[in-house]
Amino acid sequence: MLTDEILSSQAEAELDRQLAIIQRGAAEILPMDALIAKLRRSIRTNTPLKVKLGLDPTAPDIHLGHTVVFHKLREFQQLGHIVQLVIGDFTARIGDPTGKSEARKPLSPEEVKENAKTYTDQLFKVLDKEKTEIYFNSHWLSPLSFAEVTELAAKCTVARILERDDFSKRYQSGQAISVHEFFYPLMQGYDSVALKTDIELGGTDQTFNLLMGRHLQKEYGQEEQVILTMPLLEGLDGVKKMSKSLGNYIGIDEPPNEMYGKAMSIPDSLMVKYFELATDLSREEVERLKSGLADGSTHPRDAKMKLAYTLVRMYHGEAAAQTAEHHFRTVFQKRELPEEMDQVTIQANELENGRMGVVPLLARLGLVATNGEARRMIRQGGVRIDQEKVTDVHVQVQVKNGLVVQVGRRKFVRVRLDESM
RNA sequence: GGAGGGAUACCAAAGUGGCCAAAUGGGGCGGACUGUAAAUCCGCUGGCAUUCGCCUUCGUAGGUUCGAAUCCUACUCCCUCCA
Repeated sequence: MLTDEILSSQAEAELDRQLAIIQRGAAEILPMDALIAKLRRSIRTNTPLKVKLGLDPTAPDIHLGHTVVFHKLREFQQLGHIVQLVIGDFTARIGDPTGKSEARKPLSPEEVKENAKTYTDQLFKVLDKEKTEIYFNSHWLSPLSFAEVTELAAKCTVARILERDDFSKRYQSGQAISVHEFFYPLMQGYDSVALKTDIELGGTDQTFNLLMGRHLQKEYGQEEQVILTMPLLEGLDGVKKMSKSLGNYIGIDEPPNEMYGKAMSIPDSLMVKYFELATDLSREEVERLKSGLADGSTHPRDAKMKLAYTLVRMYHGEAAAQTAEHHFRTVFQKRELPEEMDQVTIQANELENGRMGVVPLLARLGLVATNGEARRMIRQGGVRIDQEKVTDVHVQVQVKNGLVVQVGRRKFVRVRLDESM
């Protein structure tokens, strides 16, 4: 089907250029020669390749882990190719077999739309809108009849499905697998058939599903897609993959200070990976940082601050990045008070002779969840009022306007005293 | 349809009549240190009162007992094997 074509030397140079960019950072490309053939044809006929990515609309908040793949998509766009975003509104109804998550509640069409909107809004912070096509897979999946589904299912054996890591592990460890979960990869693969996809991207955990797309395309008499997987980005804990449910993520919609701080909390060992996979820095810049870290000429802290800065800049702009960096220096390095902090208003009549016990005060300001926690924080030396450490649980605090109450290193509140009552 | 195993705090996992608000690990939080919210170390981690104490919690609902996470009954959910 795909034959080697003879290209002009100019076109060959273009091929090499594209290949180099595409391969950079990728975990796996299967099969390589098919990619070369597709690219070659694309260049010769001046036809962009269709590069697909499937999205799950149940969790509309994008985090840095997702962006790894987006950056790669962006590169494809820069090379002139077209991105097919498939919103898995139908697959979402079935539920993702990747977790042992309980059956999902079906999303209403409105919710799906809503989520998809949020999703794409965030996405276009990275992707080029002009070169992106958006699809909903219910479009072709929901009209399928049982007969057609049966035909689809017949194209794949159980043994093949059970090869999938996830399934085989669960099967062996005696965890439940429902029959419908087998359909998940089939549906995702069918998306590629419906869209005649050339290349499908995903994280390495998606390898099986991506390969299914190849398999099905062949079964349906189409040219098979090439699959390209990207490494999974570990989360803040440095071990498990970044995910919302694990809470170890940096969301791209997070406020600048949060984002900066979270970036600073990743283990040093992960810095380079973050630079490579999650930032828009050039390869040369990353290399420079890398060697700087290796020979000790770059301080790990400074490198990490650069990382934090870059991330905030990418999603919030230069000004926000500067502010966040300043905030970080002030609060965490100098241990001074931040310029801006939350304000809580207290009515004068809540006080007795203008005073209030520390414990109820902390609770009232929302700095702790319970009185017990307040006492604990005080005992552990984590409470400061106007910079002064509080050591006695029984202290009555003279509450005045502008009083700054701090719990731990990161929680600050400024009191506003309302004396009108 | 039959046989068996299980459900414990945010998660994982001990506990099988009083010494259990419940071991341990992870997570989270606080502190020390530092180069950062890295690493390391120490501590805390149901609620109320902090003084003895009181209240709620071990799938759900009842029961036995002076006393139950632990025993009994019913129910719900999950898993395994056999047919």
